[in-house]
Amino acid sequence: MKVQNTQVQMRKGILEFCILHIISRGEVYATDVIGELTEARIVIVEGTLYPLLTRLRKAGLLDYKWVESSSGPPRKYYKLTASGARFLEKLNQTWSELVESTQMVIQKDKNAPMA
Amino acid sequence: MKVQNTQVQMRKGILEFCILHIISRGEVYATDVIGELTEARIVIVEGTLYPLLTRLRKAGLLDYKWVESSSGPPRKYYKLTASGARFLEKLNQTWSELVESTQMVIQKDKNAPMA
DNA sequence: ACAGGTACCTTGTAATGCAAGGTAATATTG
DNA sequence: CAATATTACCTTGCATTACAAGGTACCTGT
Repeated sequence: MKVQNTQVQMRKGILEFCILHIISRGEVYATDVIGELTEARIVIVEGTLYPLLTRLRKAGLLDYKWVESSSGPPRKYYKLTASGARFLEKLNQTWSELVESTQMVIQKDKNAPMA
Repeated sequence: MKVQNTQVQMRKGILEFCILHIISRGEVYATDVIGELTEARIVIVEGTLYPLLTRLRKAGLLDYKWVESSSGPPRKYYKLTASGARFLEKLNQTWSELVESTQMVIQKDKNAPMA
């Protein structure tokens, strides 16, 4: 059993949350997204990102437009739809609760009188 | 697309981490584990827990012994093996890094001069 | 025209939480 | 004692998503 396996499982769901956040801050294209994630030390590959973006678009959470690039092929710029923004709010809460719950479990022995 | 789906995905990997933590604090049987998770507002079902415990045991991270119960059928008490404890240390780090990375992404607009 | 760089895309696989159904041991009740 | 209730453990199939690997397409520079 490999730690990497568990890490991959931990990332599931979290990537969607992070990506929606990045896009909520302004229109970006895929390579921007990968760059921002990498900056935060979340390294993902295109084979993960593109199907994810496609899922979100098909679910109506994202919209996109083509923009010509001055240094290569055209780029697809994504933005959140209104329902995408609402969805992200809910994920904010979901994430906060999960982190809080996990902290409760892993910190329990360090706060003995908590019962 | 449902928030619940994303929540389920977010839980993947994290449950394994939490369960190893609970067991690291002393021998417990399955219903204890469910109780502690529920207390932390992580509600899981047996169909999740038993295959997970089986996987961890098969991977050599857990051992168990049967203990007669005074109020029902016998119980299977689990404990961490030495490699289980080492594995959990690594997961501690993995989780911390993931939380930190996620915070970096979702807090970026709130710390504008961070670039 | 060709090569290189950049951007987007797809498919199959591995892994795990959930849902649903089940077996088995022990205690309690009639 | 037999039947029922409670408790504990187990299994299987499904849905979902990150990864790995391979691919197409557009633009720029030589």
